[in-house]
Amino acid sequence: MTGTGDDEPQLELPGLVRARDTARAVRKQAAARSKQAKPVDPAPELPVARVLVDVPLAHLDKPFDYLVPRKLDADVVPGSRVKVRFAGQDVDGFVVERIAESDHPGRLTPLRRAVSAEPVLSPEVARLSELVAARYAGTRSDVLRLAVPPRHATVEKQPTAPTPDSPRLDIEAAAHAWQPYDDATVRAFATGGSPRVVWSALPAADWPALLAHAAAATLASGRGSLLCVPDHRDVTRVDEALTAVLGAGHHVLLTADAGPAARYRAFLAVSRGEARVVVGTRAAAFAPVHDLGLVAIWDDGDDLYAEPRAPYPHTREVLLTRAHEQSCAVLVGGFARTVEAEYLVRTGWAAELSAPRTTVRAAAPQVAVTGATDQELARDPRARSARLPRSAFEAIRAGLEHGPVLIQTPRQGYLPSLACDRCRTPATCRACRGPLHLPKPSEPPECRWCGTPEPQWACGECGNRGLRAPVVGERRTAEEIGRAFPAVPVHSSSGERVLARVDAKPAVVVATPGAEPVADGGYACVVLLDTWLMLARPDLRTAEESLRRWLDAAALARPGGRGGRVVAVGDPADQTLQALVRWDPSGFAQREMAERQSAHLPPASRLATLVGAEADVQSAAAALELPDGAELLGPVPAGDDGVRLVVRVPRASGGALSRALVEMQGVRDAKKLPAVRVQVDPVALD
DNA sequence: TCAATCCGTATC
DNA sequence: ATACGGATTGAC
Repeated sequence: MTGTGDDEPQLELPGLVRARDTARAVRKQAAARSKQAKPVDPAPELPVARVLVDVPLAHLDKPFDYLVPRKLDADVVPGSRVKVRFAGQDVDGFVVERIAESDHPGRLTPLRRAVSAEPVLSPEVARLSELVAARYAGTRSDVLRLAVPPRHATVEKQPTAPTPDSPRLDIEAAAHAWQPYDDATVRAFATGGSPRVVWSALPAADWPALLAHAAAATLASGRGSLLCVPDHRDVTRVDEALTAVLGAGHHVLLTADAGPAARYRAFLAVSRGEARVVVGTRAAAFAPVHDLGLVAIWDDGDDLYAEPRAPYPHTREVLLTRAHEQSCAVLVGGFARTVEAEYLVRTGWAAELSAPRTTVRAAAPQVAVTGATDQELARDPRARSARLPRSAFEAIRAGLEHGPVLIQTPRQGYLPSLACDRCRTPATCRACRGPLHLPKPSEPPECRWCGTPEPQWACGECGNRGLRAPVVGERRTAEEIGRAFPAVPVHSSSGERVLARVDAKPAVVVATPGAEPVADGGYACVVLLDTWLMLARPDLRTAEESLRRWLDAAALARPGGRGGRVVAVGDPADQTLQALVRWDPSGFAQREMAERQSAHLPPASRLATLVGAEADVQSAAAALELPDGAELLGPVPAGDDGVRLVVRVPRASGGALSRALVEMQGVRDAKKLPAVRVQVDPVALD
């Protein structure tokens, strides 16, 4: 009974007791009671559980020991979810280990609850989370949120799926599919080898089928595979290819947009070892595939691989970390080549897997660059309204006689807001090279980044003083092309409405980069519009990214021998467009790599950004124990977030930089200082 | 001299 | 978030 302890509140005048005081008193009593609680009966064997608690504070990112009550003994297995009392709160945690004795000097608190006995955090993924957190200067709890999907109790209780018939494992079919490159690699997968390759896919290659064959070969050696692709459409394509190669039911899809139940069901199938082949988007990089033999990533330059949640890990880096740790095979593939992939080749960490030059030439479409000169536009007013030079217009018309034509047009958001109305050079700020825009129609243009007004703007290229907003947008382009070719259907694919594929009938398909549908039998013609605008994007990797988008679109064309043509509207002298014409992603990546090296940019150097209020960023930077050779750039205004400071170190000091950042974050978290957002190797700097 | 309060630190 | 320990303050 509580009668004797309750008399105090009744003696107080009700109005004099503040609610907060009462609540505090109640909590104190509860705390006192829990302290006196009789000691729990511990599990007879290994009575201590090491638990990673779900607290996003850097200085608490280590396992804490709890006593396992005898009642929970069976459920508290390594990798299982538990609830624990931590610093006066109930928090979630993962058991990483059961041990006999703790080295904690104080008394251990008992586990509060075992959520379930399902070991959702495998030792490999626990280790991976630790390495990824260290690499990105984040916490394990943040990484674990990305790695382990939320539990769905109903799904967890459902019986496991019946194992289907044995998968088809046709190594000769796999070797044949990979023959144009070098079938030794795929044969090595099949015999338990772990080659690491950077694979340049041939133009028009059926890459989903090649990934499926690679997974089949790996499965033949008794090992599982993890295939990461940029988006859901690609998951669907690889899904179909895997079904065709292995038969149904031998692989699962892991995508974030599948819904909680489906996502957890697929995760459990992997975690329980029922599914050995996984295809998915960036969330799948952490999938606990049993006996992992191969990690693969397709088109690793796609910005969808940059995780938007802390600590912002990149899918490629997660997979490479995993491959390094688990000694499995690696396939980094694409039509384009990122400088990061090139770096793997240059350092000898991975081998290059490409087809001979003659095979590339035979598979590639015929590529031409055509500039929309003023004379040309003056001769042909229709071309002006459609931003199409005569030759591009003719290529479309010719292509439409043989099949579908793809027109790639940059997305609105990727474009500078204003450009010279004579030579189309984007208008940039003299102070910081940011893009100019018109804040209000009546006011002079100003910089979108630093706000400097430019009332006296003159084009840096041609001296012209007229500005215009570029006519862009895929919807608008579709209308224009539709008027020019009234006899053929015009499809549009972008943003919310993305088409997966189109048939072989003549049609115009207008798409934004990354949203291009696959055409049955390939496009007769692919037109790349506004290449100068894409190249004008203010970004670290503008040229690399532009070439990637053009190669990805151009790879959907038929080979030149079957009439496939690509027309890029732009400056024929441009280096990036020339790499497209030569279909030379690796040569381009080599030059990019050299430039990054001399400019001290990733991957030759490692960068980190600190974003927050100016005073906080300054104090955080001052607290950093930076390795030798570190440089601080900035701070510069970073929009509503405050300021951004860039820290740059030689690549060899990357580990030291991450450790310094972790240490600094730990001290700041412990002192409850305002948060400073830390990003290691951000994909973009704005 | 002791209790009430503040502040920094650990959180198992 | 909360709880604890040690330092600091203030009333007797």
